[in-house]
Amino acid sequence: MHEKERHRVILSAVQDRPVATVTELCALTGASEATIRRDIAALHVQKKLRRIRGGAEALNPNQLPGLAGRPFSVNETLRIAQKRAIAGAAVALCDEGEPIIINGGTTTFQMVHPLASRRLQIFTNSFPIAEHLLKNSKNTIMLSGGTVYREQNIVLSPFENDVTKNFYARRMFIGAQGVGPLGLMEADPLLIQAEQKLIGQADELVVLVDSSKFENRSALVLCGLDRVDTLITDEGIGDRAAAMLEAADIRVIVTHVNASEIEAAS
Amino acid sequence: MHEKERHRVILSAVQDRPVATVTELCALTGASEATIRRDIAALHVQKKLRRIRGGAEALNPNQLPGLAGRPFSVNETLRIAQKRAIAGAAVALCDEGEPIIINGGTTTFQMVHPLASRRLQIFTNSFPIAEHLLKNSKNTIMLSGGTVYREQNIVLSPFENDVTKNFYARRMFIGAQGVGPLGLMEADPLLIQAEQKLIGQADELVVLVDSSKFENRSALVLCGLDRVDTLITDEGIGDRAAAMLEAADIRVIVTHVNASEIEAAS
DNA sequence: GCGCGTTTATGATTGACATTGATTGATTTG
DNA sequence: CAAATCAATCAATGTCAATCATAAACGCGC
Repeated sequence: MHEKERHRVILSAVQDRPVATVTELCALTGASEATIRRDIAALHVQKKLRRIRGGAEALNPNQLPGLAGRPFSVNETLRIAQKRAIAGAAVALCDEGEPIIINGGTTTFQMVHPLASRRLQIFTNSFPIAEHLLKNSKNTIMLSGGTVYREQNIVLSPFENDVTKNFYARRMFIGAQGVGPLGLMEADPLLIQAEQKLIGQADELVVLVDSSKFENRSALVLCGLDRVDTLITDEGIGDRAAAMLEAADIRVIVTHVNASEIEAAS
Repeated sequence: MHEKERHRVILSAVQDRPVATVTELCALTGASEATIRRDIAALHVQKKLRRIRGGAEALNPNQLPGLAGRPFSVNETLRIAQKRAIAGAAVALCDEGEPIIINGGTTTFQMVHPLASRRLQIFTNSFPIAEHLLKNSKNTIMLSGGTVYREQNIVLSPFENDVTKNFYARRMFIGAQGVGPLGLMEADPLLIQAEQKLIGQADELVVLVDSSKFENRSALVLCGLDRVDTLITDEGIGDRAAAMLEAADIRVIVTHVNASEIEAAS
């Protein structure tokens, strides 16, 4: 077996298991311990894996405290105050007992706090949202079925026939990576897939985006602005963006954050 | 078992119940007390858990009562040692990478600890099992969709067409309230409904019951003994029960628990 | 293509070092 | 006080890095 091939095998083994021991890799590749160690050392400097005593472990951010403790990987602490205000306004739209859909995302996750004191019927595809609401509220929780994707923190089924199609709600709440004339945009194809499953299952589509999202552009368009009924954002929204939304006949709710709240969030 | 692997299992056990004793962790990892103490000390300085006399406890001031802190309402501390041994034997049946189904329940929940160092494809209808494995393992997790029932801790859809029907596994693991000549019995109609959805989605049906369950009778029969392929129980099983199982041509696995482990679990 | 020296990859060996498990005695708990 | 738990120690084992020997791959002139 050649070097490249061993490296491939080693990386694959490390991706699979949490840890791969030297002996284990010897058996897998047929090579000697010395060779495996050299390979691990090489892959370590290439930053393809982490070298540990006894073997190697995966380097990827897929590590243990990946879920729930800090529900989403990046950009979680960014613009928390805005997101919180926006999420609060979103929850304020809902009446008690109403069925709603919440799509996964960092902005929509903020809805869990104002939702803690409510009693709604909530359908979501976000594992952290479901988890938090189950523990901290008395809302009725419904979850979509399928594989739990750790990175995106959503539950998604590759099949057409899932519970999603059996739930219909008054409102659906959704975040977005960017908002432009073409509509709502996302970066991750998996998120697009999850969102498209849910869209159309509610009377009213409510979009939650902080004002920075009007500058963002992403590769994938989720849906046009004509599908959006209501958009909640913060006061940083520019005139051009406001005009664009007005032209699309979207109800815009602008929230206000005062300095102390920004302080509190950081 | 290697250091990282032990750490994973230890963290998993600590998450489960707020406190895990040294002896308990020894049984779980197969390592000596000295090693476990060293591990706990290491994880303590890493701030992954808090070291306390007799063992370790979870770092986060844990949760509301109701979910996750103490995943199931009653009878959780009862016969823990037996359940743990039974669950360990169940996991030992599985090969790496294999698809399996785990039905919710207190006995099957114990499988999460030995599963912490494995990498399988796991389909479950139990929210706590999914949650725990997501946080403490690298297994692929698939969850059934539907309403999350807090009391039973399961996710159940009232509809026929859900992801459940798209998952097929080598083995399905299931607990039961009682086992008698009529078959497996449960007390809760909701659990029956959930289990019947899953049954038939696997080649081999493996039943996990501690020996006290042979005395129990419940109102609802889930399925006959002829559907059961394998049954794992503890050494308390009586002759009559053993004969009954043999007559039904069921492979019986009997686990053994020593005194110290019972001590540790209580 | 062939011969020949060089480079490179590999496997084995060795001594240094780290981890582990058992033992012992000290400390804490009830 | 008795039992449990802990810390310290040491021997055994496992793991590592360095070294050297072997063998395949390569380059190059002929």
